[in-house]
Amino acid sequence: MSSSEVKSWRKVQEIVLEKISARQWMPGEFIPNEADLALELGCARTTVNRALRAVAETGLLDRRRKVGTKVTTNPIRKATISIPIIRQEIEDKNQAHSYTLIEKGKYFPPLDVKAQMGLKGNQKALRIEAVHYANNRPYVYEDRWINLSTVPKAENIDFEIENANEWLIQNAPLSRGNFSFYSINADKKISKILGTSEGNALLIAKRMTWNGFDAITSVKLIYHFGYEMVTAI
Amino acid sequence: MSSSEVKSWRKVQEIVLEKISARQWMPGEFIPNEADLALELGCARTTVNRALRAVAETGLLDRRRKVGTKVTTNPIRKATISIPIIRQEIEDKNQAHSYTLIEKGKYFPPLDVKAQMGLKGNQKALRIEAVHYANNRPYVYEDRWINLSTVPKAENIDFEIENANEWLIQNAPLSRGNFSFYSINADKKISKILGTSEGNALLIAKRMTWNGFDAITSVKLIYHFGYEMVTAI
DNA sequence: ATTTAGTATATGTATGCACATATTGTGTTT
DNA sequence: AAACACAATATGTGCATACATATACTAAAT
Repeated sequence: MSSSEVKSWRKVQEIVLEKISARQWMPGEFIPNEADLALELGCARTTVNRALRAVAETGLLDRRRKVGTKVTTNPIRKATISIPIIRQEIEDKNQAHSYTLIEKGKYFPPLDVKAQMGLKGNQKALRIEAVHYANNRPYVYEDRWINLSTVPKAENIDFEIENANEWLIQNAPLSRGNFSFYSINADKKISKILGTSEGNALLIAKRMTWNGFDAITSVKLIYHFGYEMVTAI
Repeated sequence: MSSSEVKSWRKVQEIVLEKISARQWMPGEFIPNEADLALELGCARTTVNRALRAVAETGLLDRRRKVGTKVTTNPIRKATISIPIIRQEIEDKNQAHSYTLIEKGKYFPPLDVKAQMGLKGNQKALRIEAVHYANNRPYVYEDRWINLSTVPKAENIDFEIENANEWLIQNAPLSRGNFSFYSINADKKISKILGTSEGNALLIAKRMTWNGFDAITSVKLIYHFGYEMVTAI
């Protein structure tokens, strides 16, 4: 069938996706092992391995040593959402980006931030509040806490000129993090900042990032009314 | 330096990440080519290739044939958000899942859904409205359109018993999709369904899935007030 | 019956080699 | 000067082979 002159791992991947999609390999079912597939498709096991690994990365296959490879039962598992630099996101929509710093100073962060950063009682953190605009209309409000014991340099940066979002990406080394989305009703302060009515439903993306075990920053991005965050599966 | 007895591509990856993180290789700068790196690290080029590919996949390196590999100037953070089956998500929190079908019938879908599904003027689609409960408290309202030309079987399924979310995952092959998040204020109908007050800010996850070029389903999940969707980067 | 040890097996990885492919740069022809 | 051909180069890929590693299964020891 599908064995006619295969060569690239992409072709193998295509065949595999096809078999899954056509339900020739049903969810939960084990697929043939690499060696057999290689034989059937007329290529090296390495090639099959490469293809299966790629498919597994998308979440459509589940692979375990000695056990085998099976089709994932609930396939729509992973959506990769990319978090661009805010300025870039705005410019990609062909809109002009501008930025205003509302507040920069050292304060005691709220308890949840403090706990996540592992700060002691007497330690302050750097608070940044800013707004990004697209074509001079409020786009997103940035409410950020920076851990000064991890990124001490941040204290002396002029965040009027350079926005914290980009500065951190450029200057704080890579990290792991977590991410969450939720929704709030605009209060008086936020509605004023974002130029919307009080009570309007706003999307929030909250992010916390670490470098190893060192917390770097915790940021809450509150988007303008009507904003939709789009991503592809 | 780092050349002491390297063997696995993971080790190479680690070294590479370290060099980027330590800004030994600056953003925008070309890094040594694979062959040189292999020599320096004492391993095969294949191994270096594997490592660099992996790093490039995270967005930290930019690779082009003949040109070379450079450190990305504006790394885009990628968050992988996993979309579990609703019942599973609830049960994972050790809560009891229950489910009520509100509506099932053939209707003309709204224009955006119609366009996305590529339906003609006289074609109806299957509308499913349902609510999922966690410990008998409303968890999420499911507002779904199913493309009957792609999944004709859906019409005869008893969605009182089997919930559409799971049935589709099990029975409709799919290949791609997109995803978006936004926020709305609860209207009269939704607030009643989700047992919350009118006007409250609710998180919506909207999803559209295709198999090849055939649209399968479009679904809007409106979560209960206070819901937070968590994911890891 | 329970623990332990051993073995078989499917995937994971490393390597050397060869060739493919994209892209830049160079040089030659018009 | 413009067009074209060609070589040089870095990454991309395929393959055969060998060994590593996780883990299910089985048999032996307690």
